[in-house]
Amino acid sequence: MSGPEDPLLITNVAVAVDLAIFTIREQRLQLLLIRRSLAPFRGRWALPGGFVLPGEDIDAAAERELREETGVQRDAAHLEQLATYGAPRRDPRGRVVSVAHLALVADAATPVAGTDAAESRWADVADLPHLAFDHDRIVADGLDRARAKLEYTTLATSFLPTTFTLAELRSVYEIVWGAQLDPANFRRKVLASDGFVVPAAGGPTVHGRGRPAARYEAGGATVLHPPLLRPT
Amino acid sequence: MSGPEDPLLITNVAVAVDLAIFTIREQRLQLLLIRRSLAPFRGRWALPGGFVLPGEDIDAAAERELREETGVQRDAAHLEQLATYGAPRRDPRGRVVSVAHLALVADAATPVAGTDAAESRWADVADLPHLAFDHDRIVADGLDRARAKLEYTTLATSFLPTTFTLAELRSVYEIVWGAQLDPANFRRKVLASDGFVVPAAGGPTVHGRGRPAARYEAGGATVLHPPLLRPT
DNA sequence: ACAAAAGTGTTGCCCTTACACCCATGA
DNA sequence: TCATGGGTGTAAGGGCAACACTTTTGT
Repeated sequence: MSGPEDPLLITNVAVAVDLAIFTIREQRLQLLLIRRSLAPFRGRWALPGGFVLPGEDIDAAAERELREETGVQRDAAHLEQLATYGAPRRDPRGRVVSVAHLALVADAATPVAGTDAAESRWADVADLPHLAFDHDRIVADGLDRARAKLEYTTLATSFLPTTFTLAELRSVYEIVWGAQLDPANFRRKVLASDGFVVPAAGGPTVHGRGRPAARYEAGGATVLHPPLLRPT
Repeated sequence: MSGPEDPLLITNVAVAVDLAIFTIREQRLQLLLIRRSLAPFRGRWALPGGFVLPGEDIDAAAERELREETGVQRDAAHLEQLATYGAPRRDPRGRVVSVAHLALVADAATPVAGTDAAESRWADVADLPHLAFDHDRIVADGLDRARAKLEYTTLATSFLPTTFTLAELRSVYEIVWGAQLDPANFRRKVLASDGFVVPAAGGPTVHGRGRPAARYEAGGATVLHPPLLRPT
């Protein structure tokens, strides 16, 4: 940036990170919420988050919060910056700029302990309460981003454990998009997408009823050319 | 955000906006640079930007900076948040978090006055100097975003005046992507994309040598389903 | 008349879609 | 052996790339 002299006297701002952490549980897309135990919006549901510590990188703060709230390591989940929200009166305490992040985690990440939050829970995105601050907007933006990125990235695998079947992968798309996909065509598309999935080393099968499915794990790729497929 | 008590005592941070402003001039993709007249990185080229004023919304600050540097109004250009950069030591003066924005403007926006910047110029993106702070990274991210968005949005029109020919529109893609496109197929794709362009009301033609081209203006759409076309 | 750019037609190929069909397992 | 889901085959249709062709202007 360029700018006038002595910036540090001009603004007194707190920088926070907020996390929209999505997972798929019980065949539904869910979002991690915490119930605020402190002053503004006390008792209301909100996104997990916290202030960036002095000397701490923003990305590191997001990673730390993710770990604190879900116990998940960075490499076991997807974490990316979403957008920054800085309307002057978005926080009644004063000027707080929030760098919102989008996280996708596997179901296993479930547990949550209450540190600064009184309580926390996974909530269906289809049935969310009205959240504190501008968190409704952040969630909406995060959802848009997640849905859009499924189209042209391998992000869907972030919702699954390290090995998975193609049916499980397909179910991620179906749940996030709310649309049915043809199993045969889905399989072909995914297998034809270079680097999307590779056969899992270990056991080739596992299972319930019907023919056992082969297990796969994420390939190296993150972006798909051309895009995989579209919802409808 | 949630978090500990009395956040405003915890961090003392300045929030800035930096702008990666792209245009197409002289058949090349160019970026607006300013030469720093003040302390850190004095004399070095950098992105235009400045601090967010107390009580000012971040988006408003970006809009103000864009106007100050190019004279362009918001509705005559594209302006969107890019990402936020907040590494602890990215600014030697202290903790400065920068919310970078991406702007695309038409050639007409050229002029620039030197207010807090000693000097400013349009530089070819293919031949940029090493910039101050982490601005090299911001420019790279902005370029990636711009190139990617041409594929599935109507953003290309932001580089052009209110009315334009399909050849001019095609040339935007060719310059930004560095690839040639078939004029016949390009025309069909664009005209088939609902809401991308509409015939311009006024004069149907204008021009140099060869058959005069019809003029169009931007339709209402911003996102294209399916994506327009890909580079190669 | 010729060059040059705008704009239209056409053809062959590939990818997708839809759905029929076979395979492997649990009960 | 039947039900259930995994996995393969295939034929029809649509979209797209490539390129030939026609139109309209300036010189």
